Amino acid sequence: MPKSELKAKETVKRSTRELLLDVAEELFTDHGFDGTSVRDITEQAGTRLASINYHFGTKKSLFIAVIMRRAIVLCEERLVMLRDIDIDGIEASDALYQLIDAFVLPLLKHSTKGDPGWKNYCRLIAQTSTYRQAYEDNTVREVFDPPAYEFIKCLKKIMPKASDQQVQYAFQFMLGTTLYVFTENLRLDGMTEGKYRSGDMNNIYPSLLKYICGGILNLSITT
Amino acid sequence: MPKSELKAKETVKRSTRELLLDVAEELFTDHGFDGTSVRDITEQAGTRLASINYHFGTKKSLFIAVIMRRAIVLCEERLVMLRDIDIDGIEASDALYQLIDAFVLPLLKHSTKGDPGWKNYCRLIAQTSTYRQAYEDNTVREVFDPPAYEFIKCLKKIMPKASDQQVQYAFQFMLGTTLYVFTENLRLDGMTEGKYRSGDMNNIYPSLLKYICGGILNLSITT
DNA sequence: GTCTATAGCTTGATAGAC
DNA sequence: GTCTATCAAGCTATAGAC
Repeated sequence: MPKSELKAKETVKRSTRELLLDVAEELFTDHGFDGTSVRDITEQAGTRLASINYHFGTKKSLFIAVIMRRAIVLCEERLVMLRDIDIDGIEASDALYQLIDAFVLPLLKHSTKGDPGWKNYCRLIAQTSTYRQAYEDNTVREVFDPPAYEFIKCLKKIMPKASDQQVQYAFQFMLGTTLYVFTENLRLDGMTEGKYRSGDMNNIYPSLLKYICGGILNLSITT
Repeated sequence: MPKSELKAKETVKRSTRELLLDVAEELFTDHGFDGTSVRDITEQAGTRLASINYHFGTKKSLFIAVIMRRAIVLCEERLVMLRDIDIDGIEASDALYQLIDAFVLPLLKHSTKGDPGWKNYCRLIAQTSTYRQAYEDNTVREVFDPPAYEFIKCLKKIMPKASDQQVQYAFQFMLGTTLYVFTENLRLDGMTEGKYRSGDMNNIYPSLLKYICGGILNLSITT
């Protein structure tokens, strides 16, 4: 077999490890961790039952691997955008808007780029965030918390008069609104009989940003 | 055995059915539907394995029963508060504030009144909302949707200039922010090392309302 | 790195006595 | 309405050949 053919085959065929991650990502998203068996995963992936234990050890480790794979990418993109904000050079409300954009836009970009893997991933971390179990894992915290601290630090600079508590709450509210939207839970679809869709991210996005922005601004006003 | 003694015993001992609902509510909240076995439930309830199938038929039916039991109460309380708003007699921003209060306060009241059952229930419906499966059940939709339509109708009266889409989005954002907060997912606790707590609802509540109010107001402003 | 085979256990649900 | 006993199927994980 000539070299070129070998290379072509490599490009086409994903490694078993990556394949398992993709399939697990999809099934965990649609049926949850406990609602997905390793058999479901290996059958859909066309591999044997033992492949998961060989590549990941346990089912739990596979789940963590799924979460971690794209987390590093996502967090890095958020930080790059956050650092690009010229806090001192612009108005506070503009800076706030850009901060929220730095937090949410990376999610939007991946969710709408056509890669079903990323779409599933966004829904997965959004769902997972509502369960206490997931956040109890230290590996996951070590990836998601440091960027979060950067956002909070930046929020404090933008709203110097706001109390520590208000800033902490503001971050959690931003997080909550964002993650709920990215679950794409079909509630909007059901209630409007398909007139509007929870999966229509590009259309929802501008409204989402205005909502979060207005919410945080109102939070820092003492009345 | 005299009548009075019988009555006393009835008051103390919950029916097996109610007991199973309470235990299931707690375990479904902490471990999810698929993470909870009927054995887990019956063992903690001190009943036999067959009791669940006798009283509810299937595990799935038990889950629906758990969701429905308090849903009717919650929805009715929301509607009572909503109807009490004097839309035409007050300013739009005040009316909006009262509308949000009508949506969230019933949750807060039950969540903080000391009944662990209600506390679990609030967390459960918040978690469940991020899964597509749950909303697919018609029984659940028939309870939660009609009150939601009432809120949307009222939102439109308060914000007559806002488009239908903006109002629909506004409702979803309110829903998302609220439900995320009521998951009490411990993220705030972890990030602030216990300085602030996601379970401290009474303290979070005023900020939550200001945030949602500011968000929706900003949404209806065209810039 | 992939395969078969299987251990050891848990699952939801039911049949039938009381 | 509650009990025991049990079924049939599913589960995660591993051992060992190739």
